[in-house]
Amino acid sequence: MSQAFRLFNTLTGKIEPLNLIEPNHLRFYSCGPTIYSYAHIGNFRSFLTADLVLRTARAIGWKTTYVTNITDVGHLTNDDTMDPSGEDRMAKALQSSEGTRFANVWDLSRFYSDALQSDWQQLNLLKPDVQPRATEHIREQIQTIEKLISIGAAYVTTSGVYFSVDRFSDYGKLSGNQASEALEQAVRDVVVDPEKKDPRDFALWKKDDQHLMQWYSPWGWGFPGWHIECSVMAQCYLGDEIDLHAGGEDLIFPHHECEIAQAEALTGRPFSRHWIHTRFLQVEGQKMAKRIGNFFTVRDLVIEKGVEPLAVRLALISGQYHKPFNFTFSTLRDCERHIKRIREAYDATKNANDLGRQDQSSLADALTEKQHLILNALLDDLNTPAAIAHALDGVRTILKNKDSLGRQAHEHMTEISNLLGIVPQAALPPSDGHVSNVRGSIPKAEDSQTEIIEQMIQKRSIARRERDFSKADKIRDQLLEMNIEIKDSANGTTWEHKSKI
RNA sequence: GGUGACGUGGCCGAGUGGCUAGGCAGAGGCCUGCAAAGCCUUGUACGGCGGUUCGAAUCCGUCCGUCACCUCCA
Repeated sequence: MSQAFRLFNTLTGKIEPLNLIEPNHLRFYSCGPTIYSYAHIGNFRSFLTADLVLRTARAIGWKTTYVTNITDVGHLTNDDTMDPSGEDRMAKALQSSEGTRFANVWDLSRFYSDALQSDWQQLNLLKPDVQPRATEHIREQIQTIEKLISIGAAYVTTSGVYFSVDRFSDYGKLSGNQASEALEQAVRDVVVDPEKKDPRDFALWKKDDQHLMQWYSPWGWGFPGWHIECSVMAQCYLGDEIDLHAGGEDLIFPHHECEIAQAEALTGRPFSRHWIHTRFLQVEGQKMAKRIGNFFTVRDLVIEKGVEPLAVRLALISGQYHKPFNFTFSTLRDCERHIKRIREAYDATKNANDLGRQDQSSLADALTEKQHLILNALLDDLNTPAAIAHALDGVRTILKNKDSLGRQAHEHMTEISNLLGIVPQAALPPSDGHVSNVRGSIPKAEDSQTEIIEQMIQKRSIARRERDFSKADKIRDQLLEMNIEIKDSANGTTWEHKSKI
């Protein structure tokens, strides 16, 4: 049975139910990053939208085919003041201070692509069915460009191949940017080509035999334009018509507009039925920028600051994708606490499940109700704040009834885990020489510290027993300085690592 | 200038005609040697101005503000 999954469709400007081409099979493409550096939390907010779509679709029993690309081809930057040479991002990264450690662009691309996979895993994003790379689909791109030329939708100039926007009447249907005069005025062509027939025309292929990444084509050595890779790879793995295409809001124009033009000029049919775009996040109320010091990659938070990766995930999905979102450290701290409670609840229900107990019917009913609310919230344009509220409500219920939990409680945690991906269950696989345990990412070297910590806690316990509280408090302060937080309870003292935020 | 989105309390963020969102922070209490965590109780709101309606945060108009894009940045 299929339920309506409603999403805001950029194409129509309305919230509409996903209307699948093949019943119960979602074919879905999401634009991935250009890997010239570590992906930042803004990138991941966008990837997380795709992740939630996928999880929700699966929860209502849909089969899913999810493709998200890795752009590993350099593309020209548009930063004409900083970069008058029109150098591309990959090449620029190679020449940066961080880039000098790489032998060449290919090496750089491999490194950051591995880092992306690792971050991806840390934030518990589901594995795509296909994660194609632009450089592995050059042949298909060339073939598509040839076809576009043959049907008159593209033309060759001395500098490259351009798509002829004039030949595609629907150009502008996604972004609303239809007026060619307006574009003509605004246009800032990176590589000025006087042979372009229309200022709106965009490059499918750039001729350049000096470029660091170049391939041989019918038009000589060069590299593909940015837009062509996505539509080609989407059609390659998902077919000419797809159900859903996602990306960041900055991609609406020109990237997605151009994808539509390329794909639909070729097939004469709608490329994607639905388009969703994730709004940018701000950090502490400001646009994320390196010079303001509010620019964060996943590893800045997880490795440098020791934040539990799932807390980062929770923070990033705590705002609805379609609304502007302000990422703050206050939110992140809250999320760390939520994740702790979720873990506690999970541990409690796990045992209950192993015992094969049944919940009291009232508890079971309450949790079943919450599960419905969570799913319904997600089906309603990925209303994550509401879904999280219901999930946490269930967690609170579980923690309150810790001693009488059964299977339904365990199922509730499984549901939260499947739908929102915010339940820490097992240690994540190690990455980058760091081991991630249930208390967050801790460098392995600290394993030997554990003993010292335990000893200090022992000493404090003795001091407390002897009612020497000033000594006990001193030890607690020392531990706190080591980012260790302790809790006294009836069963003794427990400790955990605290993040540095 | 053009295109699109958004504007809810101290903060983050749901709610789309009448019915408690939730979280954080604040206040009071329980627990604790003191903390931390947890639990209980609790106040504050819908950008401005018009209009429609018995009734508007919600619909319509208008103004103001914020964000994004305008040729290769999620």
